[in-house]
Amino acid sequence: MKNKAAVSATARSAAKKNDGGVVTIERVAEEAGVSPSTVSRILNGTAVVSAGKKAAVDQAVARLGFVPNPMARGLAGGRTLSIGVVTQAIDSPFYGASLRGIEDALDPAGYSPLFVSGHWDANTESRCIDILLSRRVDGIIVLTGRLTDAALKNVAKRVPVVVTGRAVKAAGLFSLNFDNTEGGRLATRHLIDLGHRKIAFISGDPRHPDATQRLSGYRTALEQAGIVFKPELVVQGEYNEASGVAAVSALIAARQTFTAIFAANDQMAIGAAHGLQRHSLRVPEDVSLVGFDDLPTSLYALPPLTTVHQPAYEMGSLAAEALLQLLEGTKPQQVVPLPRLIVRDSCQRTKR
Amino acid sequence: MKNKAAVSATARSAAKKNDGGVVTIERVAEEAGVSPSTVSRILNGTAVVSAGKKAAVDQAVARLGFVPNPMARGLAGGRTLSIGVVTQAIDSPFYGASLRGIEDALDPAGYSPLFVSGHWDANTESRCIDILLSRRVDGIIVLTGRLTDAALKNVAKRVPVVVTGRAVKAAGLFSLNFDNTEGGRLATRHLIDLGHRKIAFISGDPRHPDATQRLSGYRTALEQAGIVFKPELVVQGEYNEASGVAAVSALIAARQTFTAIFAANDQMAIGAAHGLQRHSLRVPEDVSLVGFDDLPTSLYALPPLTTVHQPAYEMGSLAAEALLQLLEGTKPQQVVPLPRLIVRDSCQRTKR
DNA sequence: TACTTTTTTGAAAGCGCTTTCACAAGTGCG
DNA sequence: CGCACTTGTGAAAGCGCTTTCAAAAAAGTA
Repeated sequence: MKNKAAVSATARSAAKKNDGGVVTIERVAEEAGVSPSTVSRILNGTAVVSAGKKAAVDQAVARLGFVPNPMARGLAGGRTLSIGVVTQAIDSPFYGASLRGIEDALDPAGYSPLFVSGHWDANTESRCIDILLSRRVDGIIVLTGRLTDAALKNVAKRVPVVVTGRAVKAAGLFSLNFDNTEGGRLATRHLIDLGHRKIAFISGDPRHPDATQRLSGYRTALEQAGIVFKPELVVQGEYNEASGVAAVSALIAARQTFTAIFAANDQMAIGAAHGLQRHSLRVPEDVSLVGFDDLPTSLYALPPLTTVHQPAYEMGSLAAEALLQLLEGTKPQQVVPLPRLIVRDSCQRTKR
Repeated sequence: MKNKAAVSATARSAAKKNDGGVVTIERVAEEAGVSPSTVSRILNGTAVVSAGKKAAVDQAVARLGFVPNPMARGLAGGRTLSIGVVTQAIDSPFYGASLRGIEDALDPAGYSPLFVSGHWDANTESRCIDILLSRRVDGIIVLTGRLTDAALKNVAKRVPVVVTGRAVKAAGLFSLNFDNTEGGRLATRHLIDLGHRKIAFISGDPRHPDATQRLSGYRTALEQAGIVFKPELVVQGEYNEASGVAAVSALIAARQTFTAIFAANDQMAIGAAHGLQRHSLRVPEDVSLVGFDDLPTSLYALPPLTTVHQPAYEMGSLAAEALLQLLEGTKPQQVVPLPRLIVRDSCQRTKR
């Protein structure tokens, strides 16, 4: 049991020797005393087959260790049992969890994910989709992405598509949208509740809907508390640590005063913490800090980061489930969990 | 240019309408006035073809926007232009970079990676390999992994394999080994040079060669400095943050005294920093800390973490290149860069 | 110029599977 | 008991490509 792969690989090559070749559906048919068509029908459950033959075939399959060739299957049947996944960066700490969710949800259904990275670029992204299409994936999951809704709808005409971070709907297109606005509001509200009035916001790229939504959540919370929105307190970042550092520097260089920072994602929040320290400002004593995403590592930041939890893993698995349903013709009904604020140690009540 | 995917998808479905079906090699042949065999030969460079026909075919391909069907290709030619990649966790911060390296190196060669996660389990891992094999990947890259060398050699009999974190060599099997021992020595040596004598070590799972190698590097450095190795100062972790926290607690609960900690990876180091803080010990004032891996985020840890740089991205791209060479029959010669110590702010000279 | 050797090209046979089509067997009805 | 129907099953035709194999064209040789 130590090395199943080795065992099966060996078994297979042994088979190769003994019965002169890879086990094909024909060999199985022969072994079971039926026609290849029947074997195919049993394998796919495409038609009713007598119980006797089914048993014989099942046995033959087991005995020969038959594994259908996905290529041949794809060629003949038009299905590949593979799902294309467009992510922005395969090594992103945030999307990583989603990928795992997708993987886990697809696996039991016999589908394999094919990951490609769009690198935050609409052109690259559409090239990725073309690659996926040329590989004849049965469906596509797009994690956020830069493509226009119209472009996605077009893709959805060819294969079912599930996209996260949007609210488009069309035939063969399902979207899973996290309430970023509410998340942004929650985070800002928390800061306000702690007495903060001068709250800086490190935003993400405005081309990203989620970034603008988080910003709008921030503004909403401010408004609800009767605090005037000051554009000078908003600095644009790029969703990475370095831009968080830069944002803090920019804020300080511009001589803005603030007692708290809300960063549109955890990576920028971590960067901000770093930047604050460079300027000898302590978190949370001097500046309170809230992030967004709840990356696994944010729990271990110093201090542990207060943040808005985004269910990355679930987003992935929900997307995969939805796609599976799209594939089998059912209408997906998945809904994304609501944002939750995770309170840790990076915020403090303002002193008076 | 905004959405190439949409454009091409549209183009393709238009093509479908106009010339009654997907563009196949036969359509191209017809258009160019040659036989399908010739088109295939030109596409693959399998044989010499007269310049005139080549030009005609190239034009036809461009005009029709022909994209070969990988399924059919795979079925007929036995190649799938896809490479299986066995990783432990698709969302691991460390392996993520390697995956990107693989992706980047494979892409220009026209190969696509197929990622599967072994979840640090030999059985899962071999199941993954079976899946990859059943999908007829042209080669496999195994990132570290728990399989035995023998198992890998067996797999290598079926398809070329490149594995990282080992030093096995066999026909069709190439390995890329990072010098973990030297890395461990470097880290420990740094601490010793700063005057530390009581250096705790948070190790990884001993079933992992790299974990044991880092430990042995630690011991080597100690020995070279004439410091006796104390097993009580070694605590086993699991390469994640939580185990780093636990390790520190264990150390303190056991009333061990130490002025520095070397953690076998950055994640545990970050955990350790967290654990130390819980016990009101400051890094680096009270305890110096060194990690291993140089995760992108370690630069933004507080304090920025001194660590051993491991070229994750390069490991990935080197592995991919090596596999490509294996595929075309050349003998790979790739060597992994030597470990480098990245000095940041988590260590301090012992006070006297 | 006639003949052999080499190069270019096309026809055709698969790769392993799905799926239509048609036939045989089983079912119900008058 | 003969008819129209359903079933269960096999034969055969692809899916779109690669790759022999052999024929045709080009080149070289005497």
